[in-house]
Amino acid sequence: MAPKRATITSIAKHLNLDVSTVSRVLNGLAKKYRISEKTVKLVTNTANELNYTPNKIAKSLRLKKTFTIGLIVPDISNPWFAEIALRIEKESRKVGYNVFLCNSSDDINIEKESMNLLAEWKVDGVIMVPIGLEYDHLLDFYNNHIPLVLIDRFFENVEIPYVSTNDYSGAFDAIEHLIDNGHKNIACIQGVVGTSSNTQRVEGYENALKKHNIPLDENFILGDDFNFENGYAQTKQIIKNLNKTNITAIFSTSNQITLGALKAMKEENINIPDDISIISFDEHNYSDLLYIPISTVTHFDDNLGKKAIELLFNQIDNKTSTQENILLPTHLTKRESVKNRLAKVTK
Amino acid sequence: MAPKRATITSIAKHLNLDVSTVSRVLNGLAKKYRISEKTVKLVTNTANELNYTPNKIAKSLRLKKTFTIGLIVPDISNPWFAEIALRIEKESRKVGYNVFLCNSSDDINIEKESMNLLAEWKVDGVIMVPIGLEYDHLLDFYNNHIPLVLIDRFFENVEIPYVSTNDYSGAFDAIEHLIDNGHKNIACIQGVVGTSSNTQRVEGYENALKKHNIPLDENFILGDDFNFENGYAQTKQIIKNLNKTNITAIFSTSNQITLGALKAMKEENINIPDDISIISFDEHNYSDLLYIPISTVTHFDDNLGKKAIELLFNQIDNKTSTQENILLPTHLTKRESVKNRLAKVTK
DNA sequence: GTGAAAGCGCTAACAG
DNA sequence: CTGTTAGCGCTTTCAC
Repeated sequence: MAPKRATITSIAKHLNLDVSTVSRVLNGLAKKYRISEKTVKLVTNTANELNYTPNKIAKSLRLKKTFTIGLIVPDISNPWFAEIALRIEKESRKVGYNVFLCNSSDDINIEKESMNLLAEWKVDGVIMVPIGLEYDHLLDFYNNHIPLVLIDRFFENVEIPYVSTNDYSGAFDAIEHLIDNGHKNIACIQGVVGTSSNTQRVEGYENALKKHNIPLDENFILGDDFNFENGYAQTKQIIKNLNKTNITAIFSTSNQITLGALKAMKEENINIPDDISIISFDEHNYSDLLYIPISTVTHFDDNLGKKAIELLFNQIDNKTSTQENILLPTHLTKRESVKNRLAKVTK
Repeated sequence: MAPKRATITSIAKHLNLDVSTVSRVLNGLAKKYRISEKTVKLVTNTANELNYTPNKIAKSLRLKKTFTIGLIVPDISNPWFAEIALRIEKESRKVGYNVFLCNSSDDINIEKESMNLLAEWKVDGVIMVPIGLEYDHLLDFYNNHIPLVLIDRFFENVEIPYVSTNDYSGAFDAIEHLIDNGHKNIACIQGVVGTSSNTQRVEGYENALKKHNIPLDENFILGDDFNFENGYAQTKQIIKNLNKTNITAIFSTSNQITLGALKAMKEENINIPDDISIISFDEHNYSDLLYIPISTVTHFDDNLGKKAIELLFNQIDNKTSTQENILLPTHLTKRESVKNRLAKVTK
């Protein structure tokens, strides 16, 4: 906090006016209160001279409104969450809001602590990517009338508004694409079990198999984290058991898993897509620059941030409390990481 | 802001105590003021029952200290800045500070606006990656006693503390590696002209050439942005003029430039490293998974965030005002994107 | 057209 | 051991 900056009071004293007058002028209420041109000029000029900086802390206390929102993400260094943060910050700025950033590090205690902190800061609302395994604390907040919107991960059958992407159909499409290309033994490297993103993606995987009458082998669903290490480890495992399982394709539920998988396959001299095909959730600007251009499920939508802010302000402004959940569409981008096994046969 | 939550006053009334007593108990000053066990229990219990949430806004106003810091970055969706944000958030949390996130979008007006905002919020200090072309507004703040630390980009000969990496020697090493492998016609795709990162990297490039008596061709220094598009466009240009310039290697000053360059070379069927070698600033977990494993200058250091926070708190706590600037070391990671042209000759 | 005064929730100096 | 009081900087109702 900077030392002895000019305040509304110091300006008032300086000019032998009342603080209320100064306040009105500085808030652009001059004509509403019919304050004389002269005073207005005087006030604005000295405010500039004295390098006056309004004190939002004081204002917030008085107004019982802070014009801030809280943003909690599991890991801001994950490009996907950073992308979300960018959108939220920009949209907030547009409506004159500032954002408090909290990184939960995928630790439920930090998530809870962060929510408390944000409550203590009296933020007007919070947008968060929850860790996604527990929601009682979120419900507490929501029911305590702290406007809340979940983004990316959410909870089914829990009354907290969210905006996310249609993970289910994205996964379904990906698997169907694999099946269309003659794959039957498809492994699925999953992320954090219990999160909506994972559940939906795995369900998409399972139902696509079902639709095409391919029996589900539970052992083909591997792993428990969206990170690089999990992708690497599970892929090593898959390669090891290749002659037992006859797996011909991997469905990766995240970009980081894919990177880990690529590393493992490279080390083991597995050829993509000839030995193993791979299709991955998450698109990046390097997706087609990897050693094999990866077919992906793209699910970024410019509306993600906008919609989240929209839902949040609906709550803040006490508008339609009609719970509105939003699921944005996905898109399949086909590249070279999926082999057409049917073509081979026909030829 | 949530409606009518319990306050220190409401608790006091409820218990027929004075607010000061409640305040003391809730701030853990019970024994210092020798408050009876009974009252302590009473207070803490009812605080819990009433779901009391301390109001940091009020506290800040009273204390003239907010326990918040501001963080401004040009683009939070850039993995490098996100990495920085992560470090800053974590370190801040450790010392009980919260962070306001601002994204300047590489727009100097937004940067200025953000600094004003942060000043209005009376943050205790700000850490920022400045856009890097202007610094008068930063100096204003710094001289106005708002603790400030620059990170990544900085200004030489300007008295604002910074922590960054040794871009100069990183570039120098990279170019020397190229030269050692027999390259003489080396293009440099630069980033934003005028930023310290760029200036240092280009100087490293120039001086390495000089040291090895390779004449500098100004036309070999191309571009003006750290982004993908610049990398793509300049590389297209380089390829077009290849038979005039006989360029055999590209020094890319950023990861995004490299990605753009890779895309261009792929499109034009340029073989890396046989036709053109490339060495790049910035290391990522996909650097060796690209279609050609890229030799890079790694410059992330876990200390970056810690040091920045340290410098900031030195200012906040009015400790050693001795301007301390920190330049973290870089490291060269050799992979397969640089061809040894000497070996070819000898064989 | 401008001023007086109360109060947002909290802390801390002073008093007892 | 606990209470009284002033005040952080601001907005806003009411008064003149």
